Amino acid sequence: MGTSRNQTAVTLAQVAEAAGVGESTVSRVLRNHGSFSGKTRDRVMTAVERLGYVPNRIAGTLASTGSRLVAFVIPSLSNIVFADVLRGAGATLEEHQYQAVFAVTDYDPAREEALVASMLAWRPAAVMLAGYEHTERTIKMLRAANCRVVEMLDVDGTALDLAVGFSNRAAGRASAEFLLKRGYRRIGYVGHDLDRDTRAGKRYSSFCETLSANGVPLADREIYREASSVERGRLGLDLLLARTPDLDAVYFSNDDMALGGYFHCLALGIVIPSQLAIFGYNGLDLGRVMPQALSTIRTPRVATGQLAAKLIVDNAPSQVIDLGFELIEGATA
Amino acid sequence: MGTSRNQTAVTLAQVAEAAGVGESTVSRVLRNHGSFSGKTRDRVMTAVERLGYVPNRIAGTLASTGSRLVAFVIPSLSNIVFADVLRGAGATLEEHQYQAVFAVTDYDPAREEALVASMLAWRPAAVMLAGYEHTERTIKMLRAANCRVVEMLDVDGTALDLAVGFSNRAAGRASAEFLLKRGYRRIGYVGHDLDRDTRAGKRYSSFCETLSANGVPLADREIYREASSVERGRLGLDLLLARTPDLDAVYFSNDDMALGGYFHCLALGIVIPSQLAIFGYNGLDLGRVMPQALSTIRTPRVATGQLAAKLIVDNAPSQVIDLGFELIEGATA
DNA sequence: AGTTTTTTTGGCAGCGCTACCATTTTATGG
DNA sequence: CCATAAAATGGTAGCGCTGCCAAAAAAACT
Repeated sequence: MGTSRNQTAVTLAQVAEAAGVGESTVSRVLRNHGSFSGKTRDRVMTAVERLGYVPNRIAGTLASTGSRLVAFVIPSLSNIVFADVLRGAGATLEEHQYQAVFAVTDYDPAREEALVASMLAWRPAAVMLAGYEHTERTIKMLRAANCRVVEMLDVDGTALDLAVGFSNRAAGRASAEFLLKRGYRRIGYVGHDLDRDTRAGKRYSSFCETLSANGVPLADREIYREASSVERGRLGLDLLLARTPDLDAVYFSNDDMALGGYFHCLALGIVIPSQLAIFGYNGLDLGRVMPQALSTIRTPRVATGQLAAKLIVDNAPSQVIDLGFELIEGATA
Repeated sequence: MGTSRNQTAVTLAQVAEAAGVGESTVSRVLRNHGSFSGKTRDRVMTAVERLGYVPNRIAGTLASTGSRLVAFVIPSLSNIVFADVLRGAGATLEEHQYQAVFAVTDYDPAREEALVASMLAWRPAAVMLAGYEHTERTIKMLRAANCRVVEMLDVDGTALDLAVGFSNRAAGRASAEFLLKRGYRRIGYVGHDLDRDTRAGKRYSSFCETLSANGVPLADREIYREASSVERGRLGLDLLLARTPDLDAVYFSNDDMALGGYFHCLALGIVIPSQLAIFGYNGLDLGRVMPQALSTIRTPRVATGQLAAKLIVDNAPSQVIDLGFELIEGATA
């Protein structure tokens, strides 16, 4: 048991007692809110220091109106996308004394529902979600809750309140148009669970539609019902090429998958891009330092987090903000 | 403003009123604690459903003794290591109705200090940190706080309370011994900020000591004072080889850096491992699907998170648990 | 010195819940 | 049928703060 647990913590009342002032005075000094004299502040701070007082935010939040908690309910932590969003939001929130709380859904809408319910019990100032696809009950709860909602990383749909992101449909289309422009005609797709990662699903369907509209339907595809990974990308490309060897380009559901595909080509001596072109999504930093820069779409993930946080601390009115994306031509397609 | 904010939320008292029972009865039913009849439960649940009641955990936590918050104060979210740890801990904590809260230090001890202080204000059941290196005041606060402390990902030092991880010194030594055993004699190092990432620092110094003890001192090194990244790994190797072209092996501070080095070799046609061997640290999944499997050390990151969480929910006595690591021979060294 | 204004301060009622205790109701047993 | 145990229920005092209001002290004017 090592440390001294079970002792009751120092309270504001004890600090007030020790400093010889009233409780509300201590509260005012600590929050630097309202007025108090310099010597009072010194006496309070001395007592705080001496007793090692740490304010209890649970009590503080209960007593005051609105909390300063922001609840993130995200699909995954392994996916760098969400880590980037959190990182972007972190700084702004911290600056404004907000506290981030999070839970991971594993791309499961039912889990999202349960986690949102659980999060709302903390009476957060805002709930930050990925995308627009939620269960009916999730939407109902969020509407009923007295808090802001930010749907991040997508703008193709109807927002509950605030939304910050970019168009996955447009990204899918841009990817297809790029490959067509470059002259590829036998195009395949390697992806991960589209039912769950609905943003990847939107890119995929938009990609296919664009190809079809240009008279070049998708030649073949290999889709795993699992989370994306470098490993799945490599395996996927292997299976795809075994079935359809004459492909001249492959669109991957994201850069991780594409990296797997790239490794596969290296291992088998498939020359990129002359023999096979590779295109990803996300624009991870590592794409830039690959022997051949990865052709992909860079998404403003950190900026999404930053802006989402900013909208919350500024209590901005409901709106949808499209941050766009950037197509990186690279050397693999 | 879109949604219906500013309405006051339904309270337990209102549910009690609506169900025609006492407040404590509602509380008991909702927490499934204490005794109540079946028909009372039904009436309560009906009222809860009808009013859309969501319990207020802020109030609940304040009223009850210990909280069910677990505070993670981690160096980075971009580094997959910490995402893995969080993922491991997440499931267990959720199962036991604990809520994870987190903050990111950017490997800065001063920021860690500030964030720990801020976290303690939430009166968490436990604070989860990376490693043993903390400021004096951080340690003092944690000792004074009435909560458990878990130091993760390291076991080389003295634990405050609980510790779960593996020995970075042993990992550094094992890496050096492996390279020596394979016959490499001109060994270099490419790393990132060792002052801040003290675990990487421990691996490095232990690596060097082992080399020296075997009469093969480190030939050269290239250290960035920044966070690790694939990009830095590639640049680092470039600089290192420009200065010391006759190296036969390079030890990287982690797999991301090593991947950068690998890319560099591919780009320049440096044959691995005959011309240059590469060794990493972490054992990321992608290392397995590289054209040549990366030689590295696999660390039990998810397991660390799982066990850390389990110790907390079980209220285990103070102890240090070494989960060990696994050296993966791979094909790059 | 007496007013008026401004600044500083303390008291205390909640915030919404849980924990404890007292009370009522129901079941058990001789 | 009454005594006794067990189960179910309600009342209420806090948990540690904040926010409001009134009171006291200090400053600024006549």
